[in-house]
Amino acid sequence: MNATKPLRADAQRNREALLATAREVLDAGDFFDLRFDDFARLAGVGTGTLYRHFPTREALAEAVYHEEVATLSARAYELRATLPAEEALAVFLRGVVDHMDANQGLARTLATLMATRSGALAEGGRALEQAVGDLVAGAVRDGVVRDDVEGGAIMMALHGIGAAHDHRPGWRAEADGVITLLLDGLRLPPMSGPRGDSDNSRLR
Amino acid sequence: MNATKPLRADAQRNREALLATAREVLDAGDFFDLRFDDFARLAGVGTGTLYRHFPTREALAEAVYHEEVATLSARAYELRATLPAEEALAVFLRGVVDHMDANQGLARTLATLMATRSGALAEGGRALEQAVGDLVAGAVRDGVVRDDVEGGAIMMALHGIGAAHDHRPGWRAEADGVITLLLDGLRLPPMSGPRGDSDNSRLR
DNA sequence: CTAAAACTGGAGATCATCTCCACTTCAAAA
DNA sequence: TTTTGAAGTGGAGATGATCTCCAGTTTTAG
Repeated sequence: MNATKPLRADAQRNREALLATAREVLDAGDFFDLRFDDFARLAGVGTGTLYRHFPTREALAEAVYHEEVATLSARAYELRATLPAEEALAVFLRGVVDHMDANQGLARTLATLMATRSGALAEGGRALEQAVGDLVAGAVRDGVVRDDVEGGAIMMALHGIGAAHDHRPGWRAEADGVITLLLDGLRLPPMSGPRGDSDNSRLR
Repeated sequence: MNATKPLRADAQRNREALLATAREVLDAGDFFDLRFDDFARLAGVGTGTLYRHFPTREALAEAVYHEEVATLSARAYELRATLPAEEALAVFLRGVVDHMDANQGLARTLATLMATRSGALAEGGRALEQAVGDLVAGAVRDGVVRDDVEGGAIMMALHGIGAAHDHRPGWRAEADGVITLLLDGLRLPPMSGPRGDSDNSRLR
């Protein structure tokens, strides 16, 4: 997958140290308050090394986030194989919320990556989005879910949930509420007729 | 409402100039790339003045955002008085998306304020949330909308939409998708039985 | 008109970010 | 094992943005 670089032994060791420290600091919630240079010292490497491995703070966050996302994506495919499509989607989404709740880092990282104007979350985000997309596609194929929404819509909502994480007292309940709305909105009741979309003419 | 300060004549004038410039730069999309000091010069005031009025970049963004939000909230109450509750909510939410689409500034500001760890969006955010809450409450009272979701859930989703604004090519379609899911998820079909909530036991 | 209070503005202190390069370590070839 | 050069290291210091401080100016009350 990342056979792009052989990477020397000491380099690998340093990279690992950096990642380990990053994860630690991220979970402690100090990630965005810590000077980037001090961060290098904390991991026991020089600033130059830090910057070579991770050019920006966001790159570092993304690297950690990548692992999280891999775990999450793996779970998605596992669920997809085990449960009926609609239930798999439901369990997965609620699982993401659980994960954010248990592990502050992920939520906060998601939020920051989202707010960053560079497309920093490219790789990791792509993977998660693909997992969600596949789950939705499966449910659509089973005919239990509408086919006129994009997986991206769900991603947006997830990002919103992550971004709100440490700003709202009732976060958990509200997050669950969003998921409930999404799932119920997604469910396809056997009603036909016009979808009532794109009638914004009245506005503006 | 803000009778907290009489505020001297020249101070008022400077504050206004700052706000006007901020709005301009914000709409141009350069807000977060511009040096804060240069920003003061651009508005024709000294840095000291800038910092006295708005201690941080976020405070300035929040002040502008405040006006936006006031407009939006006003529309909410107008709709509330004109249309049946459920339709008012629908039109309002789609209107917010329209507004974000037309006016880049709002979306980006929302995103950043959200990511900021200080509760910077306190005032403005509160107002918007209240407007949404009232619309939902009205619809619930009319019996056309479920009563087990908090308005906060919708706020979270809106923030997600705003945060994603200039990162996604298909933003508009996806944003509309989120709104559609929310509205359909909100609609109360006359079905009873267990709500199927909080069965996360299978996870972890 | 006078004086106290409120406000201004920009020079410069402060501090995080990031570059640069002389030195060290690694691992492949002999 | 020794040699060799490619890969990697680390930290001193340049850079540049942020924010403070206060002497001077403007406003308003008396």
